Amino acid sequence: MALEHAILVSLTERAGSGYELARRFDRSIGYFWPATHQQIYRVLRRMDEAGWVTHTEIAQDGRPDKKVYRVAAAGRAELTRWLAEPEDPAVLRDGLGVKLRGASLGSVDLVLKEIERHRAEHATRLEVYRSIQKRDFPKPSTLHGRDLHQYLVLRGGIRAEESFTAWCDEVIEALRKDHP
Amino acid sequence: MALEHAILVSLTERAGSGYELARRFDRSIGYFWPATHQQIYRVLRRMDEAGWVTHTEIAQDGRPDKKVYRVAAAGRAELTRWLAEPEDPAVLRDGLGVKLRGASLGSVDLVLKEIERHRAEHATRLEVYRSIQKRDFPKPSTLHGRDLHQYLVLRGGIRAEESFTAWCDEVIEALRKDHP
DNA sequence: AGGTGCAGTGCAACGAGTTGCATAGGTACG
DNA sequence: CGTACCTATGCAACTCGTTGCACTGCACCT
Repeated sequence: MALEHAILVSLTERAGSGYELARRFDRSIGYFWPATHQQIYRVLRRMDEAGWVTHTEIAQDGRPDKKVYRVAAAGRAELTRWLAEPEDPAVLRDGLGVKLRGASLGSVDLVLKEIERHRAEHATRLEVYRSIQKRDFPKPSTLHGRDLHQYLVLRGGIRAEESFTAWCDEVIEALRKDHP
Repeated sequence: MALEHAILVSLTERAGSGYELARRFDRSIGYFWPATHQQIYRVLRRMDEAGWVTHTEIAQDGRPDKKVYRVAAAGRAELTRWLAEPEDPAVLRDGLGVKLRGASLGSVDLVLKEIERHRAEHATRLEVYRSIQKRDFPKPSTLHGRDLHQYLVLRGGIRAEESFTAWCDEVIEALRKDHP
């Protein structure tokens, strides 16, 4: 169980509706913990029933009503409990590796194209992260506490994308040499 | 759908039983596509029913009977079909990032210890990969075809672990400075 | 004599994530 | 005027992955 905790972290920073949370996941926390609105709604209801969060219905005009969720005492307690608990290391699960491993059973050329495509997508993501870094953390050495933590998480995303694109380059070069 | 394909790749390299496949996944292909024996048995049965693989029951003495699976024509066709198909980019989903982001809501010290623990685990995995590289691919520049592909996949694992441990070091240093 | 580990297959239940769809009013575009 | 997109919530069905357990029999250690 961890989507619960990702939502609790996000809601602690700022209260919000399920829809708003889904947007936030799309833009920031979801780079490291993706979630769809379906999952979020379901988990919010579960946490509401468990008393981890409370909600207030807000009528809006011109727009559908919304339920704004706030973290309750039990939710804060659960969050600190979870933060102190050991976490299983994340597993890497990448179909591209399987494809590369099986490349000689199909068309090496097509697999090469596929890797180029992935490289481009990850390079784009990398650019997004870098522009966030420039905009939100122009002077990293001055950061403290929560801001520092957020910056470090972003650094993780940047490093992961850098490393992935560098790997793609290595693969592309090696495949081109081997397969003229 | 991709466990199917990971199994097909592995079975194409060499026929084997569900148990043997589970061992292989533990040792090599599973570094990039983890699977338990339960998943493997289930998928093998499904693929058998679909005609993608065939099995032969082998009686052994001193040991339980086993079913050795081989890729059938339909399985080979499916594999080449899948290899030519575009693959969704893998998503990164790491609870450690969420924890770091929420660190200030609990004990920063405990999160720091957690990151040190993860660093150690990933450093161990990195050592495993490096020793595989030394043992199986001592001269990378001479590799071609399937061997080259396998080597490049391993390189991906090495790069990912290097990058992750370097990130941990950056985080540990920054947290220590910020939180004496 | 009893416990642990390995080889081998499998069931049952659960939890998490995905996908398609439904509803509903507002705005913006051609 | 129709179409498409945004806000906002939600159901239903499905697949995928995890966990715990069951049964068999040999080998090894204490």
